Amino acid sequence: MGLGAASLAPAAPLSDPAVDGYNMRVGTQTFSGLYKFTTNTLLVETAEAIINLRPRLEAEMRNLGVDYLFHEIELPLSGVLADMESEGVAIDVPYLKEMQEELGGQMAAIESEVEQVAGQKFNLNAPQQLAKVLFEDLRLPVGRRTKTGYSTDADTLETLREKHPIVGLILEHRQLSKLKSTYVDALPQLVDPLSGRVHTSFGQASTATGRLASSNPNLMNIPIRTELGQRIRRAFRASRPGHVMVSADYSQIELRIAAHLSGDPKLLAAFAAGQDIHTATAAAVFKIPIESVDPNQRRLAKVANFGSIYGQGEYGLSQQLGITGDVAREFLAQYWSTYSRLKDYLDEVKRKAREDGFVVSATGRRRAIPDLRSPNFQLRSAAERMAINFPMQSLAADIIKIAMVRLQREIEADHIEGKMLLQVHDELLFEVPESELGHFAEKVPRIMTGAYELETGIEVETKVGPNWADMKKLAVVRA
DNA sequence: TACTACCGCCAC
DNA sequence: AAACGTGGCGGTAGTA
Repeated sequence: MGLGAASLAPAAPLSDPAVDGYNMRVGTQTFSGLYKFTTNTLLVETAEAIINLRPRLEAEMRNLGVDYLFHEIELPLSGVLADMESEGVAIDVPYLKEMQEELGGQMAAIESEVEQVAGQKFNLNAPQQLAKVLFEDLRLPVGRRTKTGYSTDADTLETLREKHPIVGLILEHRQLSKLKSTYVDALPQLVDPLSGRVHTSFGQASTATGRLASSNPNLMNIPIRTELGQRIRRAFRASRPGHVMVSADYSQIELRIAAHLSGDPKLLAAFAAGQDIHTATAAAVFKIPIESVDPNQRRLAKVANFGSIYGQGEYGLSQQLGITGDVAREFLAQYWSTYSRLKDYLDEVKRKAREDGFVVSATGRRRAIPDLRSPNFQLRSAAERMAINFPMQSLAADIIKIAMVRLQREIEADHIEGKMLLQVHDELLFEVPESELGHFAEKVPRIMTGAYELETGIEVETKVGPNWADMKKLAVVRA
């Protein structure tokens, strides 16, 4: 378990602010020292060095326009993260141990079945060995290739499912192997013997967008999608007597930000109507009434909505939806003619970024993106997608950071016992005494929705339950 | 034993 | 020719 100081990587040179890639790293390594100084009183030597440099750092921050970010968001957040790290979260170790046995047995059974079907023994976890069996010995049709050989990723295997019984077994084994090794086996080993809980480390300045990162263990990628995934998530529980888990998440925060920043009238209208945004998008794109939107049309619209935030193109859309390039092109043409202001906005972000060599968010957070002028198409395209995504992802990151700081202040001021445990990009997780449920049900959505003013409004959904998997809806609050 | 590259995949 | 943004991590394979 860390001492609570958010981890910080080496910083860019002070004299070179234009290529400062990590927004809070406007200074040299002393800047990260300044950071640590605020959360960890043990770093006395560093602190003395920092105090001397502080005036220069402050001036530099004002020049870059990151002083608000630093003083009002990151600095106070640092303490919040320290509290969350030291609080930790309880996991049900006996429950996971039982799963370990069960999954181990299932994997062994699949392994012997595969040996039968393949007529040989090999390591299922080795893509290289698997590729040899599938594409050389069994002569299955080769799909995508990787840098070093044949691809055996899930998408590729999915196309081969009907071709040979081994494929389904491999996919099943993959899922078991991934979840067992990464979570079921690993998490119990990371329980702190003193607290009986797992204590993640939050990286406060380790992402390019201002999002947090989580490591040792990463508690931001706990499974949720599949049945088995939910069983793993169920191990995260409210352990203290009379306590429950409360979660609160922003709905569609990045898409709301896209509407807000672009001012796109159709996207704003869809949010204003309070409709399901993907259904509303489908209705607008297909030019049909809301009531006529079928599930497949909604699915297309949903993928396109997410894709627009990432700069996804025709090819990506066609791959993800399993449609032809022509259909994808036609659909995207309709999509962008529907949300033409969003299109204009994203183009303008790209143009400005190319001109400046960096992007700046609404809170003043900056990201250097040097490859926007690269003659290499691949590098340049990737850089453009970073530029497009940055304003939305980073503002979302700051909105929840602001909420966390304000929440923690109010929780302290009111002498409330409940604790903030985790942040997962658009979600906060708390462990609270049942007696305080009312407090949290009121406070959390009020502060989260009030953290920033968006033209779309902000919506927060709260849930409560005995663990992180079995939660029932408390409320949906819009403001 | 420790490090790196690579593949693959979990989350938002 | 490549094609969807931000992360962390487990496993294999090669190497130091």
